[in-house]
Amino acid sequence: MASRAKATILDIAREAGVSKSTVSLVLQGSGLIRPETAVKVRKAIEDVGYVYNRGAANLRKAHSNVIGMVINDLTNPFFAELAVGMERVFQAAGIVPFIANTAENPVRQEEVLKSLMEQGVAGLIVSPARGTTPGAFRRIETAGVPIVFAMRRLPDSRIPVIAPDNHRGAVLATEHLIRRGHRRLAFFGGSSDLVVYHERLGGFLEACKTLGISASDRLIVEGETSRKGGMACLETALAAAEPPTAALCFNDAVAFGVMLALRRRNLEAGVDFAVVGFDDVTEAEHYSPALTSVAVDTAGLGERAAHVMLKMIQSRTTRAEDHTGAVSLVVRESCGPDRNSQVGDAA
Amino acid sequence: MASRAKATILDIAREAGVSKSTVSLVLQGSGLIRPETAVKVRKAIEDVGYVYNRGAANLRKAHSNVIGMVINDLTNPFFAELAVGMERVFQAAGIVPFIANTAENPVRQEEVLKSLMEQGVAGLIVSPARGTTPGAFRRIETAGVPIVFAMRRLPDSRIPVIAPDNHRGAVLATEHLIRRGHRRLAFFGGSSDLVVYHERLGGFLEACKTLGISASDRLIVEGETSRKGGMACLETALAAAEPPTAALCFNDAVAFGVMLALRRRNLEAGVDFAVVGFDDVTEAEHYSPALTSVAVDTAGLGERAAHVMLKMIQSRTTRAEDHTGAVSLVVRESCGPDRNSQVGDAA
DNA sequence: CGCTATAAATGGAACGTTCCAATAAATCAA
DNA sequence: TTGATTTATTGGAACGTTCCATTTATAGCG
Repeated sequence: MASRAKATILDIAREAGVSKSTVSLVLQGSGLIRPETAVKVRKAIEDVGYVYNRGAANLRKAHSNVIGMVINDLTNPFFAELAVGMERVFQAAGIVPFIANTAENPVRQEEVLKSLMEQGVAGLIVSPARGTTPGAFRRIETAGVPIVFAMRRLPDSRIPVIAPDNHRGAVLATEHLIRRGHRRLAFFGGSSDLVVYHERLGGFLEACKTLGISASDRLIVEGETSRKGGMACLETALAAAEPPTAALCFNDAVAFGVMLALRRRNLEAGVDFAVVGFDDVTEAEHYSPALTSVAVDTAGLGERAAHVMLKMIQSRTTRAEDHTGAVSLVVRESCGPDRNSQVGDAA
Repeated sequence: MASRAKATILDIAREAGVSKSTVSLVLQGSGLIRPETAVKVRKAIEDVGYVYNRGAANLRKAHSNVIGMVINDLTNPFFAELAVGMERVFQAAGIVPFIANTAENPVRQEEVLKSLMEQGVAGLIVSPARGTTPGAFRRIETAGVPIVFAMRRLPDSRIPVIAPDNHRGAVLATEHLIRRGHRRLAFFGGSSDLVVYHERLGGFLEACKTLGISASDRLIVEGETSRKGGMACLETALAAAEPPTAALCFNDAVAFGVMLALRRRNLEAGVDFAVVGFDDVTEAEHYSPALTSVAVDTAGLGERAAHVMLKMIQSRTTRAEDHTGAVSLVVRESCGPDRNSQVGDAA
């Protein structure tokens, strides 16, 4: 149907008997064109199977409409939800974001960012990979392309961050465990090369201090932020001289791992050991036992990040305010009933 | 540091005291350039903070190196795994694929495809949204851009498909249930607007027929392919006059929903009701009880799809052979022990 | 030396758009 | 009618790259 060489606006112009400028105007929906002419042109466009060449257009316009989303781990449903939240906003604005995965690999991230920049993105929303070097975004900053960090931040950067209130979430969760009567607590998973880790751990420590849990009664086990990592954490903890009876996990994936390891030892989460997760992914509710977790409104943060980005592009600035999202503790089954009252109930 | 207007190849040429052509050659790693000259140019590139303009280049080259991956549901870990498999291959080939999500919405899919085409993609790997109209890809086909379908196919298209052997997987799973002693079987979830549905249901029906399960002993409940859909399916089934004792689910998400609904009724999967899933996502293994499921090697199919795409681009063809991936049944806990022998064991 | 062969570097046209300035056509005022 | 105003349309230059055809420099050979 269509000829081998791809059609351009010149072909359309010839077909419709107008000039290329007219075609261009029609393409942009300009009101300067007489309606009948526009119809004629649109018909020609249809006939020749024309596809718009955005690359050529950007050469002149200097302002593209593509936005890149750089995600550190697409297989983690948490980040997938984040991406979906952003997409909702961008869709409404009529722009299609391109998602790229870095698989938590800084080198891959570098490639991905380079490629996106070469493609001429108007802005970048990034959840940086673990181990990202401080200067990784300098090039992009000096190029004047707006960036927003989502969920994660870099040690000392000026790039705006949209993230949940990790500190407060950890405080909430830890207080809950202590009120349930636990006196020997652990913090499982994560590693100190992540700023988020310090925020969450900081909340844990603060709550411990406030509610009188001594340093000797706290156990901190670093580990991979995955199910596997969670399993390892539990093993380490149970091998301790005086093992903890409850743990706040760095995220839900770690918590799921902990619960799995408990089951393998014929222990039950919520009965023999209390576990609280972080992020409240959709699975948390559907797990058995259902996981108590800190809800961070992932999709909402994604939407917020997208809005901030849109505003930055519109106002041609590279600066914006940080946004800290509210968190809440969703209590389910995985930390069991109140231990204080349970003492009397026990056989 | 960098000037406001973005640097071009001409700026570099001036900076390095060579011609733009030389810079272009260096950028492409041509061996025609004297090493010292190349070094000089590369330094200039670094100094001015140059970013390559791929759009301008494609204007001449007519062959871009971007590949689009269009995924119907990113929040389903199954598709995320697929995407990751593809990425592995593309990364090795030094190209960055852009992922776009259609959220199972044909209209959105249309937008996404249009945008990708305008961006000048070299090829498209698509897992089409449910309800995609037959002609949705005609434009792209006539434009000569290679397409590969992954996991899903369209009713009567000539586009190559990389998908698991759905029919065989369903046969395997159904036979397993029947051999365990189940005589009243159900097929849960999915809907007939999906070709995959017919393939899987077809395998189920064939195994039933072969092993002597009469039509009156089979129950087919269509439903959303999600946890929620699975829950609804179970409720419908248990309300029947003679409810089934086992179900093959359209996919793992449905199976998880069924297990959740069982738990809410204080029934236990594998004891009171047998459930088998499809896809074998990573969670299947970690569920409680662990889910028996048909493994389809998701990431492997992703890699295969990527390879096929690479070959199509390289050989400038728009045709390729279909590929049907091997499947296997992974038996875990969710369909319980053998019912035939269990009869004697029962209290 | 001159001549050819090879290596290295270069100028210019082309790619498909946008947008400004200019033109052409239609309408209006007097 | 004429000139001014508005409405539609158009040609041409520019965007940043590639690549062909040339030019210039370097070396090889008798």
